[in-house]
Amino acid sequence: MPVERPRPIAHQVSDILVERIRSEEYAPGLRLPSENLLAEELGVSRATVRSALARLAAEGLLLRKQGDGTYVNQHITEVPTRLGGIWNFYRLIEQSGRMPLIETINVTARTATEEELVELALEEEAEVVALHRLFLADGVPVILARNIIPTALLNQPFTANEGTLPIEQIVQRYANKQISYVIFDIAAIMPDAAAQSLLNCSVSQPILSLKQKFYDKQNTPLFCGDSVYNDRVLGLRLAQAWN
Amino acid sequence: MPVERPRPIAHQVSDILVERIRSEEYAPGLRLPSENLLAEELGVSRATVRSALARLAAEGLLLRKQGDGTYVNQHITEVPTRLGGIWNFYRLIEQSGRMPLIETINVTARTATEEELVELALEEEAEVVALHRLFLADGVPVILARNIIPTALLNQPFTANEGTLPIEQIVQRYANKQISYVIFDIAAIMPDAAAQSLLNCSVSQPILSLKQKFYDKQNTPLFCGDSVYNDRVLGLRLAQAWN
DNA sequence: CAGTGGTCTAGACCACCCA
DNA sequence: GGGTGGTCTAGACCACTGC
Repeated sequence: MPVERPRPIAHQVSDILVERIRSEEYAPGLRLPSENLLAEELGVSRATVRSALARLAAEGLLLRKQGDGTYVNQHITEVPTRLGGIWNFYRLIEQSGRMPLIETINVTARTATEEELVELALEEEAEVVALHRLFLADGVPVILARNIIPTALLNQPFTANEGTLPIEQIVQRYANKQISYVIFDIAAIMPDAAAQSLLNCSVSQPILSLKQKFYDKQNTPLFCGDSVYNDRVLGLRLAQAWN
Repeated sequence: MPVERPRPIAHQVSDILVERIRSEEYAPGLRLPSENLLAEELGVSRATVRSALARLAAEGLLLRKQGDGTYVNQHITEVPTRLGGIWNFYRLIEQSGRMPLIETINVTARTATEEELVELALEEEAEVVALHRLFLADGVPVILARNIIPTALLNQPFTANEGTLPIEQIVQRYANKQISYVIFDIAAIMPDAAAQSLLNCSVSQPILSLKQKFYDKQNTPLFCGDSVYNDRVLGLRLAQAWN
């Protein structure tokens, strides 16, 4: 059982900077204090400050100009989605400035389909839990998330009440597993009947499909997702630095 | 005029590691030498090696386990798209292991539309160049890219012959500008007539739309793009590390 | 326990930008 | 020229893993 480690200093520095940007102490378009000043003020090394700044610059929140300084990106307020949030729907909605809410549609235990057996590297006749959830932003349905979790992974029964947790917390709590990385496919599809009614979209309106496969540190597939994303309600907008 | 700087050592180390992984000197699923060994072998500091490893781990190419070692991700071969390549279509196709080819459909000079004026922060009646290009992967059309570039940005006339360069090189050469970051929207749409015929897709088949806005270091919009991406031909598949 | 990756420091040199 | 960010080094301490 790993001990609870304190949040790394570099992350704390990121948090502080984000908070200062959010509160407009560092206003859009303006220049931040230099790396040396920040290091001195916060009592950390310049390398640590740089690590924090690099993260925020990669997300497009900051612009760094050699020989000049680090600036708050004034266009970033238009960008709801931080990179790395694409597959974490709760954070995705939260970062867009809206109130996320998760509704459990249903939780079904059944044997895995052929496709799921291959996908999740399971043995024949394996049991899975199908978790259907609806993500709402400010009360408006945005994403219909369908997750398939092998029953063998869970060390305690899973109840519908717990469906409102972010998926990584569910896996943490019920399977004691950490997500290491995700592979996901983005495609354009026509919504099926369930998606149409739950997301309140029309039959002729194309919509985004996000298929995800989550792995742990041991590089074994944990579970997968097949979600439908209504990009009309919450734009899938990303910022990305060149380098 | 900036001098030509040598590629940073950390990037060179990344390149070496990627090459060793590609050549299966570091085979899928196997463990890499430790950071200290790599640092010693390559004659660089551990911090530099770590910087290179971190990049590859963020892309999902490597898996790092504290107290254990760094492993080659065996599932990563399924992932054509490296993060950061979404908006660079040439690299995107290249990284998928296919042969990229750019065909210029047409190059048109005209006055900007109302929408473009706002989008690119231009003055009334401003001239723009509309650059329509088709990206092919192994000869198959994948992406129809439509870029709008303000004429004022270009310091020499633009000819259709040059249309086969990656967009950042066009901007570099004709406007002497560096792209700093990009904001892009991903949406599902039905292809218009041009996209249907050029991408050879059917009227009932939804398709991905990628709208991009490119900024320079001064945080001024350089140009924008409105592209159509046939995800049936080249899957938009990404890998992303958890942290 | 030894070795691994995770974190952090202090210091150095450089290219670049602006005044 | 003076300050900025970009890069790199050497060394330290830690938590974690596997033996």
